[in-house]
Amino acid sequence: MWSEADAICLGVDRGDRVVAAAFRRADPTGLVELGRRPLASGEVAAWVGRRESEAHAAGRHIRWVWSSTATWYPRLLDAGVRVERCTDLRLCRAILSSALDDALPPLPVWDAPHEEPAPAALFDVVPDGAARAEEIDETAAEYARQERVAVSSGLRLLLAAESAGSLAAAEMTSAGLPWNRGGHEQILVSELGERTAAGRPRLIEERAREVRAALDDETASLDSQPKLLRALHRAGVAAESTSKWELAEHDHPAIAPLLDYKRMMRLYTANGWGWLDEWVVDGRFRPTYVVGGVVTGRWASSGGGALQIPRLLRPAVRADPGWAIVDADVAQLEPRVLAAMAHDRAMAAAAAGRDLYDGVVSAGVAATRSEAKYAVLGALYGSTTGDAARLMPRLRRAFPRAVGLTDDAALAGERGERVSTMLGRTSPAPGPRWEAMQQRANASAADERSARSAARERGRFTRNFVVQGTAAEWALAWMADLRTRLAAFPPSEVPAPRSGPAFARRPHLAFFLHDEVIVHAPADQAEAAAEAVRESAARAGRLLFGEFPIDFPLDIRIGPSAAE
DNA sequence: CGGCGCGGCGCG
DNA sequence: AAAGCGCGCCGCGCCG
Repeated sequence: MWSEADAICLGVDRGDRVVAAAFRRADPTGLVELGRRPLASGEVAAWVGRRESEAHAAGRHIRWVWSSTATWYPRLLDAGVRVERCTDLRLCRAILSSALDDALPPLPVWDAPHEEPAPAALFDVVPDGAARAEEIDETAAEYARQERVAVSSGLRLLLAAESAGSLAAAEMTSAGLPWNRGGHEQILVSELGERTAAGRPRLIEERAREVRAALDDETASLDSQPKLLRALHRAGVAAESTSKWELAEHDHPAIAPLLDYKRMMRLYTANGWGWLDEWVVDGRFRPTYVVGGVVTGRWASSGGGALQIPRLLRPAVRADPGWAIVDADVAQLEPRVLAAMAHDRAMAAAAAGRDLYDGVVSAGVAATRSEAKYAVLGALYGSTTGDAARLMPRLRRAFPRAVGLTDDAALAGERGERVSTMLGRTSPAPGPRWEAMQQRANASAADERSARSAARERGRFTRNFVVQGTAAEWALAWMADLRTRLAAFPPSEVPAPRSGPAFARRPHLAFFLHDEVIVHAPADQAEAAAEAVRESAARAGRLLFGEFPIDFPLDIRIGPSAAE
């Protein structure tokens, strides 16, 4: 039975025992259940690992179907078991309910996000009702419902990519990003000074004293926005806010040390010694990724600020002895995605080669690279003022299809319509408050202005949604292909001492940030891993855009650390 | 005391 | 100069 299964559902029975159900996908009849088997406590991970290796040896793949990867997979990884494919029913349901609005009945069990790892007990000792994974019957039924409604090839690809992403996310948390505490501390000390016994680091205290002296106000509060603003006003600085952009425009001796103070405080509070103590354990930073956490399909993160690590700290990302960091990011991902999805050959030609913005300059749209960049970003974000807006007519003449696509998405959003990405992830419908505001538009001039402003705001969102969301799909496809390629590498002689057992001997994904991946690789396999990164990027481009001539050039750095 | 909104700023 | 999209986290200050 198990050797014929294409998919195996995992759920629990009434006694919180794990149950596996085997399925086969037969074309005319759909999904056929082949049978079930309860798994004894403590045997789950080993049993899954055995099915996975048998399938692998037979040249087949099993799709593991479960309520949520975040619930089930960490325990398997803890036990050293990696799986190749899965279906994350919660993530897939979120996509399907939005895309096919009445196709799936609302079911609270499946609609609520649930991101807690399963209790360890589920995988060893059966507790008294402590485990809360989903019932096997409910899991199997939901799987069948989703299989029935997900018929378009784009959506099926998206569901597979989203689920593969959920595996990659759990694997990256398990493997961890190699993080050198000493290197991080060195950066902190050189930027902030040594930690003092009583309170903040030396240079922060020093800078605070300079600011207060320049303001001639020994008690000025620098950390409270309203108090600081009043102190600035008393000193003759007529700033309306304390943001660094505005402060930089004022001329006063307190400004320079104040900006430096703010910069240092940011580093100290967000990524200082406290962050190190909390988030770097045993030489690894293990962030929690929230797959599909952004409506566009981008990932979010929770805890540790994984997606906001300052560039300044990149040198602290350091490979284990005998290993290397392969750090790859895509140059101008979003405009390339736009050119391809709009089938804009002129823009694709400008994108050919390394730098898209240089290409836009060559196309005669802008005089300088930075001007070109702001013009293109203006099309993606919906600039209405400044240089970007001024350049828009020329950009539209040069790249009518690309700019037309973003304009159409904006107009659809302004009308209250929904838009969708290349593979079919749909933007949320406007809320009742937005609709009501549009209804009120002719009540008064003020109502009309606010309706118009809300409509424009939504237009900017939908404009960006189609591009940001499709770029997220490209990145998922890139990562999904890459994790499979890396898993096929031969095991290395040199283990990475602190990576989870499933990854300690092969190059593996260690970090992901929208358009960047970091691979931790045995040093002698680093070049081959970098080549895999390139091949996967090319493959992702073909998967989404077929033979349309668009390339996705990568900046790849190989070295002992992720320093620039 | 904890929860929440805000200003501010890090990342893409 | 910052703008126009998407996030998470910090400290502050207010509220219950």
